[in-house]
This record gives sequence, structure tokens and C-alpha cells, in this order.
Amino acid sequence: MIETFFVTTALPYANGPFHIGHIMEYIQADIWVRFQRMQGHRVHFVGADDAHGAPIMLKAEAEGVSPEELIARIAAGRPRYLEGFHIGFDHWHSTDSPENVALSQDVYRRLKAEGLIDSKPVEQFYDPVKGMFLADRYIKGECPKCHSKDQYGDACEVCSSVYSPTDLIEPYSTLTGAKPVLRTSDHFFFRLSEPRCVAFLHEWLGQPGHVQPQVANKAREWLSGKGDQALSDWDISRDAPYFGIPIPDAPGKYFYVWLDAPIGYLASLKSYFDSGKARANGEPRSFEAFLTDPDTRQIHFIGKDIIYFHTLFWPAMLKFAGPPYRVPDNIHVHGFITVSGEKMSKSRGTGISPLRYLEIGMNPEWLRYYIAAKLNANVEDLDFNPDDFLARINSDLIGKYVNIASRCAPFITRLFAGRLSGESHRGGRSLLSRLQSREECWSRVGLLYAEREFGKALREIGGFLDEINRYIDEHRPWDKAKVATEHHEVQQICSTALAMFWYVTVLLKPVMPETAAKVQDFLNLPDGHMAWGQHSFFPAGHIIQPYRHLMTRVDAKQLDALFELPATAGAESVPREKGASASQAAPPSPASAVPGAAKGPAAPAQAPATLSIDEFKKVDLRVARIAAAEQVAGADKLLKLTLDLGEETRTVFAGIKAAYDPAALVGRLTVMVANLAPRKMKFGISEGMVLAASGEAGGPFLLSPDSGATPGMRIS
RNA sequence: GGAAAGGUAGCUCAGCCGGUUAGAGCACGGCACUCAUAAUGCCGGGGUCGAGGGUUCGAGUCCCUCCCUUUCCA
Repeated sequence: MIETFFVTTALPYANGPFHIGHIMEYIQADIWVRFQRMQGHRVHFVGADDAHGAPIMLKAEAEGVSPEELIARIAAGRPRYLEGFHIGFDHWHSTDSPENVALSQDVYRRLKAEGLIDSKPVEQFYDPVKGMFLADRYIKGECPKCHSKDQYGDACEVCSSVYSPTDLIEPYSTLTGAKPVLRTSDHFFFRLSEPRCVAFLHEWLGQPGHVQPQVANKAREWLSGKGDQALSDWDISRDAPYFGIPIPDAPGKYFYVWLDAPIGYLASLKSYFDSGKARANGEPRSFEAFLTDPDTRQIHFIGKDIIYFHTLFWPAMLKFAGPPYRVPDNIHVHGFITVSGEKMSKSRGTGISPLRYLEIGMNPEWLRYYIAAKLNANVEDLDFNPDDFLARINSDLIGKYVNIASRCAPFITRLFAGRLSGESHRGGRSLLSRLQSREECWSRVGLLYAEREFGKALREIGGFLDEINRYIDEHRPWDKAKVATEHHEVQQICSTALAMFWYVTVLLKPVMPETAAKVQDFLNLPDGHMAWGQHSFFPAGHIIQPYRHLMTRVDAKQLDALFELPATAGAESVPREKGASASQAAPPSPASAVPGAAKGPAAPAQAPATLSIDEFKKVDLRVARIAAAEQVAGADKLLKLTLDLGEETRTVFAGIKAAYDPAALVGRLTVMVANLAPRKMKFGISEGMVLAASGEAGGPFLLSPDSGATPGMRIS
């Protein structure tokens, strides 16, 4: 039976480029989608940028651009990653779109009509200078428990106590430094704790298959909380100024970004339908008809950090908004990706930059395979370990998989001009028939893929690879090739092994689509011959292409490059990086991370020693646009600069306060060292340094590129 | 503090409802082979299954206590 799926991945926040965690989720979903398509199912796979909210509004403001410009720039960077890692979304959209406005307002109106929207006054801190209410993260002050300074409004990083921002001693706004004042405003609430909602969610979570058991347990715990853990209603409104969707009939009120973000799944789907892409993809029905069909299955892949939103709010909203909205059929939750055992940190960078991975020419299908090999259906973290990566790719993919073709094809080319035997080899028939068998191969591996047990699926496939290699060893075609009378058997052996290679390639196709396409070319197979459940043998006289290597092995140097020269992210959490910085002559002090470093304590008067071009190349110099510049309270020499590198922005503390007025710097281009290890300073983390000249005649004088240069350009 | 998940060979992990000498892959050592980007095959060393107690004819597997790691508490 052919099924119809609507599949999404979590919407990435549009304030920065993808990190490795996004890519992991997309790879997981993409493999699953490709697999389902190979089963003949119809899948509509969409994503979108999550574009609203205060952080984007403020970031755009700091850069002197409109939020729309900011999110457009981020959106423009998306395809490079998606194409680069062979992620086959059918459509990519944005929550800042007419479809999302219409759908969000419609859902809201329906919930309101159901009596599930409340309004009540809420007292919150307000920044009188900025003229806006402040979320906890924009308020800092002294911890009421341990009296550490500069702690955020929700919890203390030093003593990890939890409190509300009003408990802070000497609170201040991180936006303006102003002392916030308490102010009351009416907020709208989605009545999640309403008995109908709670009853529905209990029922939904109780039905097996909607979510993994661990996730259902967690959700039930939230649902059944008592006392101060009790389930409360959800504040879905924010006051202007806010970059978001206006709430109908409520001037100055906007939907909280988390309200319209998941609706963005539907907005993307609607845009996909309205644009005609769905039709082109074999779906003739309307958006509404598609969604309301009981046979449609709506599936969301998400990370464990957003379980709350997707197992409580989201199904409840959809349920009570009513048709055509449908309650999700599955929420598939995955864990985080760690790098060498350490978790990613946004402030310190992401450990591995996906863009850099592509830039240095690493094969995206290595990463797809590696991630797949370590994924299961549980909510467990997955570790990217460089040594493990190298070993797995080189031994599994090159040594075992690709090697099968590599060791058989030359005989076929040399002895038979590329012509395969139409007859399988006797000695290989039992293995061949197992690989052709539904029970012993295709449905077994298929079930594992369907259950998202990719690691197990690949282990199963790996077992076949071992057997194929063993088969070749046992029949020694290289010996038989020396005896003319045995050539016929050599042809049969190699043809049989290549047929096995073909089937295994189909098994691996969801994980490595590009490699599968290369194999298809190499084996000269017409379209339709890379389908799931493949079991035909080559027709007599079938000719294959001469073997060209299908995949190269990983070079340890590539992994070094991936970690040592983070082009778009600091990676100080990685051991290799630690080694590198330890070898630097002088650890960067705050003073050396800013122009005027030559004045540092150990600076020699004479010119520094010569260095090789390779050494120089280690310095990643980039053109940067100063998006924002501000005074740093309490710093004598420093200005806080926000630097635009095209795809991302960095915060750098520069010792140029004496020579420059912040306002005059905004908008100008300069030069920065982009791969300087991030440095924690008294006032925050500095993620690089800007270059300036200074000497006896004064300074510092900031460098500027000639006109024509744009942010992010590499300087060499 | 409360809760959850986890702690099995150097590394990554598998071990379903308790059952014979605890498994796989990689790494390591030896041998074979030389078709293959030194790839492949065979053999082997290596684990008191976090610690301690208990239930049982029998526990990595169940129960209790403790230790450690990670995460969640909107």
C-alpha cells in the first residue's frame, strides 16, 4: 500500500548559519525520506526558516539593517549547505511569509472561538530607554543567592540557582544598561491546562507510536505536574516592538515566536502546494484536501531540546483548531551531536563547521554515512570522534564496500572488454540469493531504516560486505585469470560479486545517494534498476564502464584542517585545537587581541623572524563590516564591535576606544583575523581581532580594504 | 533538590522475556594472499559487564544502596 507522508525538520532560527546539529537532523530525516520514497511512498519534505522574535529584531537593529534584510541574507546562505550535504527538501520557506500570517491568525481565531484563549495582565521588566519589555535573557544583575555579578535574569551560572528577574540585585538591561522598571501589560494565553487539552494530550501520548516511549514519559511528567510544577497556560503574546505576526483585533500585540514557528511547517507546505511544486511532485489535491485526508501522515523530526513545544502545545493547538489542521502522527526525537565527547557551545563555536567541511573538499557522503552509522531511534546523543570517523570511513566504505568493485571490475575490463556474464557463479549463488531475498535482506534492512535504526541497518549491510569479500577471497579470481581455460569462471565470479555490489549499493542508497548514482553509471544500469528489492541478475552481454574510484579515503590532514582552521566557528573545545594554541609563543592576552599588540610585553623591537607561506596561510584574514560598535561599560580602552562576515557575525572587543567614536565606525569595512581562538574577557567573549596600525606617530589606525570588497571575503 | 537516560574489551557500540566458556566492528599481534587507492581473508591476545549487597539452581540481564557521566525541571 502506498502511503503519503508530510515530513518536516525543526525550523532553524534565522539569526545565523546552520551548525552541525542542524545538518545531523537533516541527514537523519533525509535518509528516512529517501528510504520511504524507495518503498514507493509519496513524501513531501519541507523546511523553513524560523524568522521572528526579539533576538532577530535586535540583531538586525545592531547591524543597521531591517529584520527582513537580515533573514533574507541568512536564507540566501541555506542552499549551499543543503545541496552540499545532499539534503533533498522539496521546499524551503520562511515563517515571515503571507502564508504563515494567514495560518497563524486562523489557528488563533479558531482557538479563541473554542474558548481556549485567555487574557490577563502580566508584570514584567521594561527598558525605559529602549522602550520595550525585556525577556529574561536581556536582563542581568547580581545573583540574589551567591551575589555573583552579571548573572542572567533566569538563573545564576555560578551557583546555578533559579530565580525570576525581579529577584536580581541591581538589575540592568543588557541592551542599554538602563535600570529596568516593572510595567504591566495584558498578555494572551493558550489555555493548555484546560481539562479538554489535558485529557486530549493524555490520550494522544497514550497511543503508541506517536512519540518514543521516553518522550511520552517526559511529556506525561509535565502534563501531570503538581504544585509549582503544575502545567500552566502558555503566554503566546508579546508587546510591540516585536518582529512577528500581529494578533488579530489586538493592536500592538504580536504572537510569541514559538506560536508561529511550528505553524511555519504548514506555511511551508501551503507555499509548496500553492507554488505548484506539489502538483509537479505528483500531488494533485489542494493543501486542505491533502491535510484532511486520514491517510496522510504528518511527521516531525526534532531535537530533544524542543520536546515540550512539540508534544504539548503543538498537538493541542492543532487538535482544537480543528480541520484542516491535523494532529501530528509522529514526532521523531533525536539527541544532540557532540564533538570528541564535548557538547557544542554556541558562544565558543560549534566544534565542526559544516561549511568548512564542504570548503576543504570533504565528501558529504562520508558524514552522512558516519552519522547514519551512529544513529538509532532513541533520544541519545551522538559523538563525532575524528579518529573514529577516519577509521569507519576508511575501513567500512573504502576497505570493504568500494573495494568490492575495485577488485572485480579490472578483470572484467581487461579480460572481457567490460562484458559481464549473464550467468551467476555456482559458488556465489547461496549468498546471491540471500541478497535477493525479501525475508533475508530487503525487508530486514528495510524495517530497520523505517524504524530509524540506521546504525543497525548499516551493521546488517556491513555483514553482507564481509561475506562478499570472503566470497571473492575464497574463489581467487586472480589465480584463475592466469589460466585461459578458467577465464569463463573468472567472468562469472566477478559478475556475481558485482551483482552483489549492485544490491548493496541499493541498500545504501538512502544514505549515499550520490555514490549510488556513480555506481549506476559505472555498472551502466538504466533508470529503474536502482530500486529497492532489486533481485534481477545482469542480462547476458551487459557491458560496464572501466572502474574509476568511487570514493577516496579520508586523509587525517583533512580532519586536522577541519578542526584547526575554523573558518566560520571557533573550535577551542577540540583537543587538536588546544594543542595548537599551546604551541603559540605567547597566549593572547586581552591586550594582544586588539590592535596595538606590538606594544605587548614581549614585543621585540626588530622585525619578527620570517615565516613560510604555509604558516602565513594559517591566518584567516577576512573583510568585515562593522555592523555595530558600542562603548563597554567599565572598560578603559575597549569598544565592543559586531562584525558582519557575510554569513555570520562576530563579537570582537577592540582596544581602539581612544581613537574612534563608535558611531563613526558603524558601516565601515575593515580587516579581521577570523580564526583567532575565542578569548574570554572580562566583558564577554572576543571572537577574533581587527587589525590596525600604530607607532610613534600615534594610532591605532584601522585598516580598510579598497572599495569593491564585501564582508566575508578572504584576504590573501 | 526532584526526575530521566546511561556507565559492557584501548575506541564505538550490541546483548530481547535471567540460562551453557559475555559478542561485533575498529585498533593491536601473528599468519595467508597479492585482484584491489596496504585493500581482503584466517587465527589470536584483551573485559572481576561502575562498586557493594540481595533474590535465584543460575544475573551484564531482576531488587536495594552507593559512586560517576549526561540531560531535563517550560
